[in-house]
Amino acid sequence: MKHLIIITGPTASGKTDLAVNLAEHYSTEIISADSRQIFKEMRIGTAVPDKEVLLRVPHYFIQTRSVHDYYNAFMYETEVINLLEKALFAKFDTVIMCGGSMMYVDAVCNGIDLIPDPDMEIRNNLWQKFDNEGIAPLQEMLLNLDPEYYKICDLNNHKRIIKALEVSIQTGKPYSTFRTGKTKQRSFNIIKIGVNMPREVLHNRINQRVDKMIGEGLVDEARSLYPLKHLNSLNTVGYKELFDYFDNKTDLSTAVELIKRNTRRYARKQISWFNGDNNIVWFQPDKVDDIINYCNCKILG
RNA sequence: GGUACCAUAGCUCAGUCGGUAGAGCAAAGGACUGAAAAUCCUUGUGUCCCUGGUUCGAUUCCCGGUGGUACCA
Repeated sequence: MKHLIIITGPTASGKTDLAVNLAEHYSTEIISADSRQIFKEMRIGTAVPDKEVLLRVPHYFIQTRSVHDYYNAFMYETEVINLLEKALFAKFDTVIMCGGSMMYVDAVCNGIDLIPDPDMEIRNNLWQKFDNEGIAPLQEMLLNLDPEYYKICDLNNHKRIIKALEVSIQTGKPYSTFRTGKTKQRSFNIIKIGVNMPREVLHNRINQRVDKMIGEGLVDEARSLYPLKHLNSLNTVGYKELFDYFDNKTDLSTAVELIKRNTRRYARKQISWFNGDNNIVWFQPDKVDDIINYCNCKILG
């Protein structure tokens, strides 16, 4: 039996260090589950592990894509499963996954339904309609094209509606017919470790990390990406606030405060997601021995 | 030292012609199946600075105190 140990938790909770410790303990490698560290142009603002760390333990899915590339959770799921089954589990009995992108972790653990890749023309048309006419016409379209999904959809959430319309229009079949709700069975055992700490401590760590990023040159990194600010990959905490600064909408110190605030909010949303996952067993990040003991118990059955 | 103004939610403030109060921000909770660090939803009880007075009733009016701000000395 092969094992995937997943280290997850809110941003700035110390996942990276823990994952490296575990990887060295099990003499294995790390798969990153981070939807933004995957972009090579966004090193500082996404807190990519230091070069020295990356040399110590091989990492996958870090800085492998460009911000120009389209990427999504299904592609991640496919690539990770492929990597595990074709390569990593051939060499290792245990592999570490580390990251806080909830949907990416979920895609690997449970799988997501097969739907076609988006048709960008259809998507752009829907967005244009939303920008010009608001959400009401989209809601009406959804009611016509997929009344089943209309019943359960968050009708205030334009992104969800547009996604459903996009698929329905492109395939000629209601989006809801693609939603099986089924969980995929994996060929490996999953051990999910959550890392967390008291909220106040986490907030201090977040604030300190943002200051550190600024010290490392986040402003310059963001400035070099400013011409690309329309890209989805750059709709990211740490960058969008600085883009507002470059646009003279705020001053620098306000932008930095907003990065801290938005990072705190991001952490809260992550925690909210994790709270719904009963498979996560929680630890303080420095309790490495406890975590290894727990993993060994699970691995040995 | 004198005069004026202010003191209400974590912060900035509104308001109550006297019947114990509400916005913005912060914060908290939640949802989540291909752009997810995205996107969306929900949540406001607080000695209304303190003591006394008037009153059936004071956060609101009055006296005094304390703290702050401005101006005058």
